[in-house]
Amino acid sequence: MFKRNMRQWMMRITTYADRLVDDLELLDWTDAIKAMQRNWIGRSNGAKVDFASEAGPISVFTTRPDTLFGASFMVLSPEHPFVDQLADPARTPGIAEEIAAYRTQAEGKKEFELQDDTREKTGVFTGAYATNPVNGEPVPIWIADYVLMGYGTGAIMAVPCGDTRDFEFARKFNLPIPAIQEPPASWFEERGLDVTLDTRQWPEAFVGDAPYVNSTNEHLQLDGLVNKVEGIAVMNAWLERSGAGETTVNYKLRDWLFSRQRYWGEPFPIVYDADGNPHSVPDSMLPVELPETDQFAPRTFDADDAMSNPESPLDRLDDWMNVELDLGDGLQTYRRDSNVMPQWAGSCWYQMRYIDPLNDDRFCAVENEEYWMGPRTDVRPDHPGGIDLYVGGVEHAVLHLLYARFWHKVLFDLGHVSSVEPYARLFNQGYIQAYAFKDEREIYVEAAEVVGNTDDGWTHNGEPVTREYGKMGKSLKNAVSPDEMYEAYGADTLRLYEMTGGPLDSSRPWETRDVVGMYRFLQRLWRNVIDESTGECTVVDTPADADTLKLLHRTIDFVRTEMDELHFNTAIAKLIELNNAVTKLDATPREVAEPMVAMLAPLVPHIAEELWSKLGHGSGRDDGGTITYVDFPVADPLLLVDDTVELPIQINGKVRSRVSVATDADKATIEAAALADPKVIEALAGGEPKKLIVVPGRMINIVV
RNA sequence: GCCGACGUAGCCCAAUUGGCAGAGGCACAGGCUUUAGGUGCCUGUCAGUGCGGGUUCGAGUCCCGCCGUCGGCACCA
Repeated sequence: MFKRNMRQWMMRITTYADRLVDDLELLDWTDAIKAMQRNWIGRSNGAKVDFASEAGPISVFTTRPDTLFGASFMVLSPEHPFVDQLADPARTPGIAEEIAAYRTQAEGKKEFELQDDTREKTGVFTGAYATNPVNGEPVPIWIADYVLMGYGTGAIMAVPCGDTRDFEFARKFNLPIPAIQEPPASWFEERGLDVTLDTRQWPEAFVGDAPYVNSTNEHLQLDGLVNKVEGIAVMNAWLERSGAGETTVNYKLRDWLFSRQRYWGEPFPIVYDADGNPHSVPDSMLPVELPETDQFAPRTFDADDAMSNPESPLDRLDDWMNVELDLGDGLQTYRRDSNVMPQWAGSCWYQMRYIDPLNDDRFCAVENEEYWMGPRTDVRPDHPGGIDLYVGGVEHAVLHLLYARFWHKVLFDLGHVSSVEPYARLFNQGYIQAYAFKDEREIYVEAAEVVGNTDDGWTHNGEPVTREYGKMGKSLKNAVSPDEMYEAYGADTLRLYEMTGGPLDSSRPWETRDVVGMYRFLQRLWRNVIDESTGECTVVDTPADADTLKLLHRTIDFVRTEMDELHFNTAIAKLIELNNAVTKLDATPREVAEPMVAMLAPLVPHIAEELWSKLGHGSGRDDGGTITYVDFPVADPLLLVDDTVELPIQINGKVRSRVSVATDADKATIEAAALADPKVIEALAGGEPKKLIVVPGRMINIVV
């Protein structure tokens, strides 16, 4: 395997970094996902500082310009473009070879090794020095793989007294560690030291706020300041004044590599002329479609042939690759771009195609986008627009969801959409997980074949196994096929089981034995409406009794609210409660059965549709009988209130008695009722309560 | 290391957002139905807010400190 530089398409998502961070405020997304996106974009405020060197000024990015006086060496990433110029073999014999060797071993490191921050620091001194702009001191320039070319400028000013990594590096290579802050006495105490500015005694770097020392020259003074906010402000002002640097914002987010060297994907609408200059193909030739082929594999090369050029599957299809066009300079032969776009190219905007799927001219008509996705300023003034609700897995937190937001903003800037964001509300459903089991060789065994329990342990074919927990899948051998559940219980039971186990956004273990509970519920529901032996509908047209009617309307009220909030688990629990109550009746009144079935329709559409039909509403679309378009029931507010309410009476915060009062009773009435309670009289023993708290409709608390 | 979520009964989970700890399901026990079986029906039991402080008349809920689990990022200057 070898690395190779390639010419590829990039999307300049970094120019949208600020808007992608700031507009998160407009979104009805969870804080967790917003935090992940902020973290991924990684905006940090700091300063760019130039250190003069023989290869030219070396720019560094730092969030702590206030520590510039402590910058006693510099570290460049091994791939930094200045390295070869700085490493002068005339000054340091053999340096070029040493650096080449270091680069090779750094490149060879696996990614997980590079990310392991406990790994011992390594590096090479280039032999060159730069100048610290704040004090004119020469500082040695090193290269080390703990500085990443992909972040900031690929070079850092090392402040070993105040940065853990720089401290470790200085210790390893015996570099001086000048102190520029005096840590508080407590810092030394915790480390069993006397207060000292002799950093040779420090066990680690001091990171934080402390009074500055050795941080003054004729132009600026940090000594005397005690916090970094002030220190940074003073230093930044000097950097701008002196021209040695400037304040800047840095991002972790990189530009988006948009080319793939494979067959499947949208081809780029780009052709190259004989001189290799790119041209976009004329609109009349859009869209550029993939050519037919039966050769999808990339070309393979001799493993040692480091000079070979990669070839994408499209490259060799010359009939397609070469195209005769008149782009204004007469008919000429052009060669197509042989890259294709990544899968995100489609997932960034597929949702807009749904709102105008037959449109041949545009991805969707302007008015369709405005109707379905335009900003809902009636909901809130800063509503960004976008689709109302997007349900998906949290695994898309930073790639799909960030790319789609970027893409949408580009379309907005180009005037193609009226919404600034694609997904106004995002909901991440949890995963159904399952236990997985490993044998003594640490190999996963089929979870379905494991027997045992938590107390006695678990075995597989008689061998002891250990239990883990994770996403269902082939690798953990713990998947439960939905087909089996469907075969055994039907789709409605499976749906209900998945929705009722807990909140939609929480992950939880699959428990096959629990599924039967929902199956029983649906059977009870069926029997409440249908005679099992005859198949006839058994509901009666006599009115429901008062209690049942109240329960029905409370259920309607509750389920409506909970469905809106996507709290399917609690909605289902309430519907089971209602059904259980109906089961106890001699016959099911139609005025209860119909709204109950209507409420269940979104949750268990198949059995609900069947019951609706059996209730006499025709048999489906043709005679208008489908339940799909039946309005969700609405609760009668008059049936939601009771005449009387039983309130708990607490004495010193513990429930000691109860009292029934009229629902609309005022405080004084409730107070009088509570004080007349025998238990209260006994507790007061003739005295006055120290305090009496009455919360109408809730409770009474008496402090004695 | 940083960021985020979470911790309630044997298990999965509720709790009107500071107000009676228990809605629902599973499991368990007893009974019923059935030729039989349970993927049928009825009745019922037990016990719990991770730990330590604080605020409050009142804390599962708010605050502080620990412990633990899960997820994301990570030598990010």
